[in-house]
Amino acid sequence: MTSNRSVPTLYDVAKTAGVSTATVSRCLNSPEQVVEHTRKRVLEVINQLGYTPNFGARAMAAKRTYTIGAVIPTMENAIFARGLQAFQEELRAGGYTLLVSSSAYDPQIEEEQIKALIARGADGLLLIGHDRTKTVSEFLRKQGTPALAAWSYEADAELPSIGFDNRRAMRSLTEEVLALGHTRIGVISGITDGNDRARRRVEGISDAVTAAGLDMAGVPVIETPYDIANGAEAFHNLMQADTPPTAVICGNDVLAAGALKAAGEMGIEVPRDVSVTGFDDIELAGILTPPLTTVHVPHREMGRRAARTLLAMVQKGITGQTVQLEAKVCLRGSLAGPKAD
Amino acid sequence: MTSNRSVPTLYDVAKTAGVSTATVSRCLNSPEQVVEHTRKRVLEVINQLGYTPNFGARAMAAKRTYTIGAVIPTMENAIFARGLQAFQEELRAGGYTLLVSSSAYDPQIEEEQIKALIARGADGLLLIGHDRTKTVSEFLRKQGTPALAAWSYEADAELPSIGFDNRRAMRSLTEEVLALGHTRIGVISGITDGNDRARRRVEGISDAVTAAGLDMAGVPVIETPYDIANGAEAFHNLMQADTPPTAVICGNDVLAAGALKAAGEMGIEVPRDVSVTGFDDIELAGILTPPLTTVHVPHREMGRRAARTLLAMVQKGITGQTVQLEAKVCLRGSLAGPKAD
DNA sequence: ATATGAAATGTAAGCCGTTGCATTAAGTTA
DNA sequence: TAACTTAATGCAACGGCTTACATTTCATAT
Repeated sequence: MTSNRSVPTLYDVAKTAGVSTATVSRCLNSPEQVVEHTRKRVLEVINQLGYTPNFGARAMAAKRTYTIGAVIPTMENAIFARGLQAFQEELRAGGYTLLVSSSAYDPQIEEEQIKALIARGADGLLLIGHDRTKTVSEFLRKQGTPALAAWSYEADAELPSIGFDNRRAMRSLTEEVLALGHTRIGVISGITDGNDRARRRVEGISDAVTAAGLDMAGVPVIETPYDIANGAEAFHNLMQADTPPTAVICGNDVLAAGALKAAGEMGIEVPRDVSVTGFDDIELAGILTPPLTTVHVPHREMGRRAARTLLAMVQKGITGQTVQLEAKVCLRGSLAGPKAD
Repeated sequence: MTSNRSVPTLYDVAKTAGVSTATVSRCLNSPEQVVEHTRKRVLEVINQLGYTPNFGARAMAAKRTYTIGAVIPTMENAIFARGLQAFQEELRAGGYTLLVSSSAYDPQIEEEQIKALIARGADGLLLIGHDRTKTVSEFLRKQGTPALAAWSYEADAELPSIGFDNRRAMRSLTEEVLALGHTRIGVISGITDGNDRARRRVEGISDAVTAAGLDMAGVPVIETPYDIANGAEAFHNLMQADTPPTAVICGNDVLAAGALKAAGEMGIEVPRDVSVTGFDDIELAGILTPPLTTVHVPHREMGRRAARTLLAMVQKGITGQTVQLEAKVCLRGSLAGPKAD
């Protein structure tokens, strides 16, 4: 059954090395069980033949793949990039491979991707946030694949999570804005449907606004997909109002970058004419002009801890502990008091 | 962890529906071969049981996975994000799933990731650029997995590629710079070792400089990993020289962003005191202050075409055609003539 | 009805590893 | 050296799916 033209199999290696397939398998998976002299010979043959284990077969036989999957809403902007990088580094240190796919913020696609990853044998899954359909949760439970939610802390959600309290963080930021005397606020939010982070952030704004004795009904909120161009457009619209806001709070840094861009184009000076804030503190935030006031998210720490937690879940079968990290307001040049008129 | 109720298999579905496993399999893979009435019943059972095909088994039996893998140098900055997004969209339209992993610009890790992806049954591979070891090329050939290189056009490279001529594009940009009268140029490049894009770009600069009758030996070139902070540091170093450059050409937009940032901190005004250019035209480039002169890369088109080409290679077994796309100089505010002194 | 070809379905042989258990070789002790 | 322990290796079942080939069913023509 040796084929000379196709990819070599365990069997080929075994035959060439004059041992059984079991021994070859052991050389690869638990080398300490094989005596040095045999092992050496087998490894030589493996090299010589350029053998690589067939993953499908291995996954099927061993029921584990040393693969962790992550489904993130987007790769387009850097929101998840840094955290994911740290996540991957940590996984790699633990001997695991990370496979990423993106859902374009579409729950339908997210579901597909989750299934694709599980079908491909992912031992564990990293997901973003908590908003997903019953079907998906059901599916995950049924498959018994450990999953962890990140970028969002939620005490009693379906999945254990590691993240920060988006609502509280945004509330703090908004309080800073209000403390400076702003009373006319505008909000540019990401699409909240199916995105608990975006929703919580708006709630946080609402909390602070209401607590300050203002009426949230008077605060214009524009929802738009996370994208610089959309942020710009929304900002433009907000500033067309008869009494435009003196502070524009954006759901994340990307939208805020768009707002700053639009401001530049409209000849509106930030923060003199209007203040702008973001959320996430991606690298971009620090190099914008003016530098963006935002909420700093501990991306790398979150990624690292997510990896550790998920690995523990996968390897020891323990239930993941939900962990809350601190996200701190980060004041920079884009926020100032309202213009005295 | 282990769940008491185990995942249903083809066999379970077959039994419940009262047909053979072959029929169930056909319902999934070639439904037209199954009579409507049977198909309907089977699909119902599938739903009811929540059956999902086991991927490993399927891959093993069918020798294809409808999965395309991509190994990119980094997810941290947006260089590959947009192109990859388009790539994924196109694949999805063709019924394929994209799995991405990142090598952190480390050839060692890249090799690992390529192997991981192939082992996991990827039907085809998207790689970035052409620099890789014999081992890897050998491995790819042996496995017979179609692979395509992107972000770099190279006529007679090992792999077919779809991309642009980094050298020529950078030469054009440099010519623009020189045409404005700059004679003191500084270069901030990415690490060229193992990165043909970075290397070609430096060559392009060299071409233009030499053609203009200047001596490349007099042009300081700093190599540093792609990262804003590194760009800033390099810029800082360049400007410390006795006769600092009047134009700093950066190997990509991320480095250029760092340069602009450093300039701001050093009180150097761009472009009055010094011009700065980038490469890639990532979204960031347009919102920096001043907007960055750069080379526009047709990210989305590249991604889309890469997908089409790779799919053709995978499905029809044809050899991929190398395609060159146009990357055009994109003049913006960060470039001007040298200060008259 | 009956023959006939096409359509639908079933049977079972792989695909390539892992691993529990059996067997053999090596090492130790009295 | 025999008896016994332990280490090293082999045997073969198993995992879930696809698909070539065999068989049955059905519709149509005679």
